[in-house]
Amino acid sequence: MSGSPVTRGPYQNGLRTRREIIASAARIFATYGYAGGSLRQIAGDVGVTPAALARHFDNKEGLLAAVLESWDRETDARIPPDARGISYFYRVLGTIAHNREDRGLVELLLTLSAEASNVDHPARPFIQDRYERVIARGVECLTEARDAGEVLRLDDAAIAAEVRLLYATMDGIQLQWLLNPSIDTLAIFRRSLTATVSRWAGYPVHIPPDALPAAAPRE
Amino acid sequence: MSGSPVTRGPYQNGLRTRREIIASAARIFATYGYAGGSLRQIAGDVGVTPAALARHFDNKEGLLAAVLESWDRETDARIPPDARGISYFYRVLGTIAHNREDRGLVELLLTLSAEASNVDHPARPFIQDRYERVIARGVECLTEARDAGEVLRLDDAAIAAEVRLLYATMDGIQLQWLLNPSIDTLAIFRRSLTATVSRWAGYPVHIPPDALPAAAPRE
DNA sequence: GTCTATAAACGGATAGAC
DNA sequence: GTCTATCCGTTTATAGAC
Repeated sequence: MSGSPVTRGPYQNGLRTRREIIASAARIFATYGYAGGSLRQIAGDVGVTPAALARHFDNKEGLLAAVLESWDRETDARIPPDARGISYFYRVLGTIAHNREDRGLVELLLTLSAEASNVDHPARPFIQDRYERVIARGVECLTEARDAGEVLRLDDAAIAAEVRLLYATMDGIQLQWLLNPSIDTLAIFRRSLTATVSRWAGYPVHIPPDALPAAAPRE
Repeated sequence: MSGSPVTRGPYQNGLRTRREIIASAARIFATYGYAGGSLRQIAGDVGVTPAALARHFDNKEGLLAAVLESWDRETDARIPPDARGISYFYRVLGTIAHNREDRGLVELLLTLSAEASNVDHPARPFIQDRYERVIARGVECLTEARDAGEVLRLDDAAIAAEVRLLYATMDGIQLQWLLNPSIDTLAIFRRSLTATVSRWAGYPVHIPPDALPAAAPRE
C-alpha cells in the first residue's frame, strides 16, 4: 500500500545466466525453429534445469521475445548512424560480410521470418515491424539520395519497390547460402548492388573499397 | 518361392484419401513447419484418425517425402518446356502470378527451405537438390541466350551469379509478401526483371505482354 | 480375402505449475 | 527440483468396406 517494495535486483550471476539462456535460445530457435525447439534443449545447452528458465522468463513466448529484442538491439548497434543517402546502401555489404561469419544469425532471421508467415505465430508482429523499419530506413536514405541529386528522379512508389527488391535479394541469397554454404554471398550481392546503384545513378558506379569496414581498426 | 504374390492394389477411395492427406499435410507443414506440424492436425484436417495416416505412409518423414514429391511434380508441370533463352526468364512472371493465388505453395517452399537450413533436417537433401536444379535450368537458358547473342558476353561465373540473384530476389520478395500481403509481388518483381534483362542485353528491353500466359486460352 | 479405417494405448517429451 | 496434464509419433487389435 505505502511505499514501493525494495528489492535487491538480479545478481551478476543471474544476469550472466540470463544472457547465456538468450544466446542458447537463439541457437536452438535458429536451428529447429520456435515451434521445433524445446525449452529442455535450451536448458540442457546452457547447463541448467528447465526450471531455471522459468525464473528468468515467464514462458516460452517470453523467452522468444527476449531473443528477438536482444537480436534487434545487436543488429541495430551494427548499423553506422552516419550513413546517409547512397552510402547507406554500401554499408549493407558490411552486414553481408558479418552474417557470413555468423551463420546462426542468418538462420534465426530466416527461420523465424518463414515461420512467422503463419498469421498466428507469436513472432509475427515483431518480424513484420522489423521489416517495415528496415524498409522505411532504406526508403528514407534513397529518398535523400534522390533529393540530393545522387540518383535519378524516382517517384515514391519506385523508391519503395527498389528498397524492397534490395532486401529481397539480400534475404534470398543468404537463404541459398544456408542451403549451399559454398556460394560467395558477398561477391554475388556486391554484383547486384553495383548494378542496382548504377541503374539508380544512371551511369556505372564503382563501390568504394571502404564501404566494407576494415577487418579491425589497427591502432 | 515361385511367383510374386498377387495383390489387389489400392482402391479408388484409398487413393483419394491418400491425395487428401498429402494436400492437407502440405497445408499444415506450410503453416507450422515440418517440426511444428503434427500428424494429429493433419489427420483431423482430413477427417480421419492418425492411424489412417500410418497405413498410407511409413512415418512422418515418409509423408513429408510424399508432399515434396507431389509439390515438385506439380510445379514442374507448370514450367513450359518450350521456353528457351531469354524468354525462359519472362515465364518466371507467370510463376509469381500463380503463386499469388496460392499462398500455401509459397509458405511451403519458404518454410521448408528455412527449416532445411538445419543440416539434420530430413527435407534438406530434397530442398538442396531442387534449388540446384532450378539454378541449373536458369544457367542453361542464360548461357543459350548468350551464345545466341541475345545478351552481352557473360562468363560462366557471372551467369551463375546472375541466375542465383534472380531467384534470390524472387524468394525474398515473396517472403516479404507473406509477412505483408498488401505488397504487389508481380509488379515489384516485374520491375526487377525488366532492369535485369535490360542490363543483360545492354539496352532497355520491354517485357512482352504475352510473357504472362493469358488467364485462359479462350477457344 | 484384401484393403481401409478405427479405437485404444504405448513410451516419451512437452510446457507450465507448485 | 518435482509433478501433472497434455500432446507427440507410432503400434496394436479389430471392425467394416470393397
